[in-house]
Amino acid sequence: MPPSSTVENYLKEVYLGVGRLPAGATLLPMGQLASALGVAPGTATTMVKALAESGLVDYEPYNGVRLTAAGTRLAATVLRRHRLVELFLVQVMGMRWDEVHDDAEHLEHVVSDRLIDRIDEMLGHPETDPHGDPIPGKEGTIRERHFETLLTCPVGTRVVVARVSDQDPVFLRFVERHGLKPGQVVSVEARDEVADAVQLRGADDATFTLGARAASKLLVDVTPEAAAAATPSSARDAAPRR
Amino acid sequence: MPPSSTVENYLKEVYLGVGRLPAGATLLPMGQLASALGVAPGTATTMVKALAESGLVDYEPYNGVRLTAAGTRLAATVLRRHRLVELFLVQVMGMRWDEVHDDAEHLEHVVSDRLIDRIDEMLGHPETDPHGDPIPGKEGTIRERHFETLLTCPVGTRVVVARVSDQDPVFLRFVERHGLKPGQVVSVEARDEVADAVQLRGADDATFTLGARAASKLLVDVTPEAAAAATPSSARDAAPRR
DNA sequence: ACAGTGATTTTGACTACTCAAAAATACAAG
DNA sequence: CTTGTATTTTTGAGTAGTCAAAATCACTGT
Repeated sequence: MPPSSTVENYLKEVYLGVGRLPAGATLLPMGQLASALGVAPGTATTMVKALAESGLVDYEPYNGVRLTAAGTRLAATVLRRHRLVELFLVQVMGMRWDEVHDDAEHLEHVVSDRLIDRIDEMLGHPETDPHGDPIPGKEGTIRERHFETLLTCPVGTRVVVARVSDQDPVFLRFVERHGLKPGQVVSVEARDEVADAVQLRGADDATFTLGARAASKLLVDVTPEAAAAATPSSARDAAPRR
Repeated sequence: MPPSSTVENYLKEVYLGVGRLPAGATLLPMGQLASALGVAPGTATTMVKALAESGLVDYEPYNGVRLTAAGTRLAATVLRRHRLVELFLVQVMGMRWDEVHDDAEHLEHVVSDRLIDRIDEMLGHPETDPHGDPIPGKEGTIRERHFETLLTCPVGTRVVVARVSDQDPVFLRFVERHGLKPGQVVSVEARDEVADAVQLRGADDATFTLGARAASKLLVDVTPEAAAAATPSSARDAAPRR
């Protein structure tokens, strides 16, 4: 009895949701889970109780959910399939990075271990997908690095985009137009708390402004090594780092 | 409301089942449908009534099912996805032809039109899959050629294997070992009605015997053009014809 | 013409997942 | 404390698909 697509989606969304929680918190509120999954709140409650019964999540009524070790392992394999598929669709099938999410969303539940291993091998055991999200290892190990965002990183430094945490095609195309794909370099010129905006200078030396919401979706690497390693001059079509 | 995987499977199986019917018959008995799908007979009845309600099949109680025009179109797109995926897994992913069926069985329900078109293009709009089964066109057109089998073709002629109608990996590997993949040439030396067997000579000049059941699964092209076009001498790893 | 056999349909029930709406709970603010 | 609000849980119900077993039908052979 392999886990159903539904179960896989719940676990994946709990994992992702917990990751988005404010520092310190570890329990994902049911409401957030329900809306991430696009189901009614009551539905999530029912399902989560069942998942808790199977030992995949810890559930504290009125407080929220969190994955158990077993649940984390399963969520990781789903994420691994999803992200390998996304990268495969971009690198091998030549699809654009903004159009692969929906396909991956479906394929993640049906690709066999054999096929996913072939894909992994064909891509050279990549570490991140086209959005910079880390690809979990074969045995369910996830190495999440901590990144600043364009909203929190020091002003005046050159940083390397590491990860774009939004799958909306419109946003992704915007990011691409401004040279903000993972691996690309950008300078933070100024930040205006009141205006809720960040002033940036791209690799092409043009400056532009991002609102706080958008800026917070761009995770960046502020270490000097990253800046040094990054495509130095005209970095227009940066690929995710290996 | 796109058709569910279940509906797609029923339609696909009705199409394939009707194709296996003895000459003249056009209605697939419920029992055959049920066992092809691995469900209880009553389940098939219930489902088929619903499909009839949606105008996808014609259902004659106690006689059987047949696809309507709409049902045929849908079955064709499922078959198209299945067969393109199978060929893709062999040609691009380097999987063996005997191990792609199960993956294709799942993938056929989730690959998007965009992705399947990319696959089709990448493969150069192929006409047949690795087993020689025809790949329906984008608009649901299926051009089924009629073939003899090793059980019905004239004795003493060189024929070209066109299609292998069994997905069992064990059988497929057997077929491969004896040089009977689609595109490969074989000579029918003799046929013994009583012993229920066929004597064959492969491209490597070795002779071997096939039982009637196995022989009837190998569809062959008996036209002289086919024999002429086929890989002339050492045809060991024949690919399906384009 | 009719009993027997095998295929088919019907029936009743079950699982997995879902929703809407009512009830319960937590919590912040007075 | 107590009240108001937002969140969560409970309840009752519905859909899609499934099964086992009983009832029904079709057809063969006598």
